[in-house]
Amino acid sequence: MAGDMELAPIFKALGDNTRLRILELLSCGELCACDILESFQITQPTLSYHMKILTDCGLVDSRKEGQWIRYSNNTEQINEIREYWNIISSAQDNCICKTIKEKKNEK
Amino acid sequence: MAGDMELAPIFKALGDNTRLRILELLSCGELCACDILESFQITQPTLSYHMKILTDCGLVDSRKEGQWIRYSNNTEQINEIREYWNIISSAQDNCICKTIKEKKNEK
DNA sequence: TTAATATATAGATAATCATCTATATACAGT
DNA sequence: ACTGTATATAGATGATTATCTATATATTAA
Repeated sequence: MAGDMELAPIFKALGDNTRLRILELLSCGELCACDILESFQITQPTLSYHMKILTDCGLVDSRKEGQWIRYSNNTEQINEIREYWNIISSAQDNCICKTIKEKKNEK
Repeated sequence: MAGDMELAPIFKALGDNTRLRILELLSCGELCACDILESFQITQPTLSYHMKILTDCGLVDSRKEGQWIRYSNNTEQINEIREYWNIISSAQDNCICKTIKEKKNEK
């Protein structure tokens, strides 16, 4: 279910050009950190820092294979964001803001 | 055209829970700042700061009407993001990472 | 077991961020 | 012209961020 997904940390992770480009690179498929690093002018620890942010928020998966870490986009998470964005861009009777207004009245 | 849209600042703007909730509130339609303010526990200047971030990146439009500023979501911008996300979540032959790789080869 | 490679962690730092209080500006009604 | 309401701006501040260098850990190959 998408309901318990924390969206702000996900968007925050994408609010940086380097990380946004990493997401784009990974949209073609799995890559190891060393491959990703080649696309940027940053040091290896800086990339490691960015990868941690991307994996911590659930956007990117990682698996260890020998000495490499293979990174890939978490398609399930990405699809949930797509659904969220569909809702935001077509708000009608089921408008997301109604949930918020109800929450407010509960107080 | 969507090509010249700066995505990172947009996602950065949404990487904050307050601003994300403002986007959701506005997905139902236009609101003035004073209405939005009621939904939060922040001061008026803080809301003004957040609204500036949302309008500066193009996500939210504003228009003055008397003493009020009416805010609304920029549906064009939001649709462009939705299209971007559709590309990210269904990367195939037209994978966005190929553009990046071509750019890299140009250097 | 030593060397090379891939990645992570620690610690430092300058820049940016989210928030506040105080004040300014703009408009509306009396 | 004065008062109240809506919003913005200025300045301060503690927290967070993106980056670096130096170092540690893990794996592979010789």
